Amino acid sequence: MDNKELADLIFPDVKDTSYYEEKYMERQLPEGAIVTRFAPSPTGFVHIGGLYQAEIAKKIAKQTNGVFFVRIEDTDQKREIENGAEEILNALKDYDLSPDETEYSETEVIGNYGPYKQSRRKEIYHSYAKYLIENELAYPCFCSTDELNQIRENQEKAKERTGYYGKWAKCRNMPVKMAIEKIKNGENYIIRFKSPGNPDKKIKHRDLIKGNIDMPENDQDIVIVKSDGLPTYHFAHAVDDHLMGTTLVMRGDEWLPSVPLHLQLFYCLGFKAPKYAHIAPMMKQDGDGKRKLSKRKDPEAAVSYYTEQGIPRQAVLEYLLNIANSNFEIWRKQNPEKSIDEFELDIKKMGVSGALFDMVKMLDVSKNIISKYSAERLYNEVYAWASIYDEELKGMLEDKEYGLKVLGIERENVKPRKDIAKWSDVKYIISYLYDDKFDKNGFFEYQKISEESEINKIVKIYFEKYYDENDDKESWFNKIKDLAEELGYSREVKEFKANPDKFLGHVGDISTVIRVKITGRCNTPDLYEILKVLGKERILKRI
RNA sequence: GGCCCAUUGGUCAAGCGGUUAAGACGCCACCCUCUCAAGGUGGAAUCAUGGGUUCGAUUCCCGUAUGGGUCACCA
Repeated sequence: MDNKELADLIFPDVKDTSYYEEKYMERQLPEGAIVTRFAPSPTGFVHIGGLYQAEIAKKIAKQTNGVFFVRIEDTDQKREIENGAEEILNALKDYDLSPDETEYSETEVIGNYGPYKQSRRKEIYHSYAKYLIENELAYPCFCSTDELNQIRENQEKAKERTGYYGKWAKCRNMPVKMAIEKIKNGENYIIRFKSPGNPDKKIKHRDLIKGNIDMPENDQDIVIVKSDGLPTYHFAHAVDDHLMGTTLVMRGDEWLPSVPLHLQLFYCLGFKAPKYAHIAPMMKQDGDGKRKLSKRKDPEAAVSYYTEQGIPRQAVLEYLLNIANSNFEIWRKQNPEKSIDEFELDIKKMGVSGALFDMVKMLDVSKNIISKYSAERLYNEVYAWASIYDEELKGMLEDKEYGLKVLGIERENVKPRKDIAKWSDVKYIISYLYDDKFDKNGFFEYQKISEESEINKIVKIYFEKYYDENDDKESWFNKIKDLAEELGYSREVKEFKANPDKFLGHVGDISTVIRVKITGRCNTPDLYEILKVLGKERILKRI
């Protein structure tokens, strides 16, 4: 009964674990349903890797008719940032990854397994910690930081494994009476797990992504309740994922080494352990080596970066999905119109080591997605983005009718234009279609034809004799050919190539002159469409 | 250092004992074309390394090298 006395002394007012076991009943879910979660810390930064994990976790839950919930892991008050949780939840919402269960505030809780914020579950952890103490599976530890450092130093000197375990664990076998006395004397302490493990034995872990792994049993008496009364990650993980009915824990693979500990915790607590899938992180090339995408060094590590750049959410999600299952792009090619929700993600096909993040590839994905947008949709997206990030562009787009024409060039047809990869590309791409942005005296590269007199002649004759704003595309182009012929250029490029000496140049050269004169650029989309968008009056002002 | 994990072209990767070693991005060439973005065709480019096992290894086993992760009252 000594342990009981100790437990009561430490946690006098907590409910029995049976209370929680009854309160949080096992979930009634269809056969094969998987319960997943995303469990971020509210540090005020939403990492692209977090979005990746959330996307996968939600997808797995959805495709098995399971549940996806978000739990805020705010047990480290030092790192917590105000509104951190809110930012994460907002980002998930933006990306259409809202959980089935979570809490937006103390009063706004969705789901029956809350609170979904660890700082509000303190008494639950205490209940289970008390249970462990009663059963001699946990104990108070009075070691100070200095003592702990001293232990480590001694271990290093003796070339032994570091940590609090076995013979090094000073408080592990302290007589209960002494512990009670110390507590009554007001000495500081934390609660440690009393590990029953033997590192000479191996445990077998079957990870859904990493496969079969053998690891030594854990024998570290890790702390489970910190001096502020809050649990450590390990303990909270076991208690929460048990009570919340998590079936599959998907998390970063930096957690892989603590699987033996976690399994042991589940076992000692009398819980059924979940399955695990440890996800490889997104990497970045750094000199000769690679490293995880870093919050500090890499702007593209932040989800906000994609919003700022104006990379469509769908593109980010598809690129990420492609990293998860590289057969996604084959599926996409076969099902160009389907929603990504219809793609069946296979956890087993996920890469076991981290992939280098490839921005070029993501922009390619994005380019293809944007090319399928209607002018209306494109307009709305770009306008919404510009409203926040680019005032000048917003101003340009205020005239929606015109904006739709501009953005509609070579769009909504069988072979739509693929020149926009992100909204921040748009301004440059369309600027010459706005009179106040069009730079008449800018540097023009007329390419082959460079004599001013020839240029002026071409432009003059074209607009005086040939240009008719009512022409359809075919007659429009025929007239350009007529002009070419009249001035001694070939009607077809091939003709010129066959007999370069017979001509001054070819139609392409002629249309380039007109193009540069009107747009200030030698590369643009279809000239005919551009002339249509500009209209006769404005065109004539430009020559 | 201990313990784990990984290693197929520049990048993401398919492969799961016998293949001309898929596909995508990027790159190059050509074609198409009024320029560009595209699109089409083709091309260069990969199994880290040494031993086994086997009739046969990219594939299985062991060693080596390299890379990554982890060893907190952070998650």
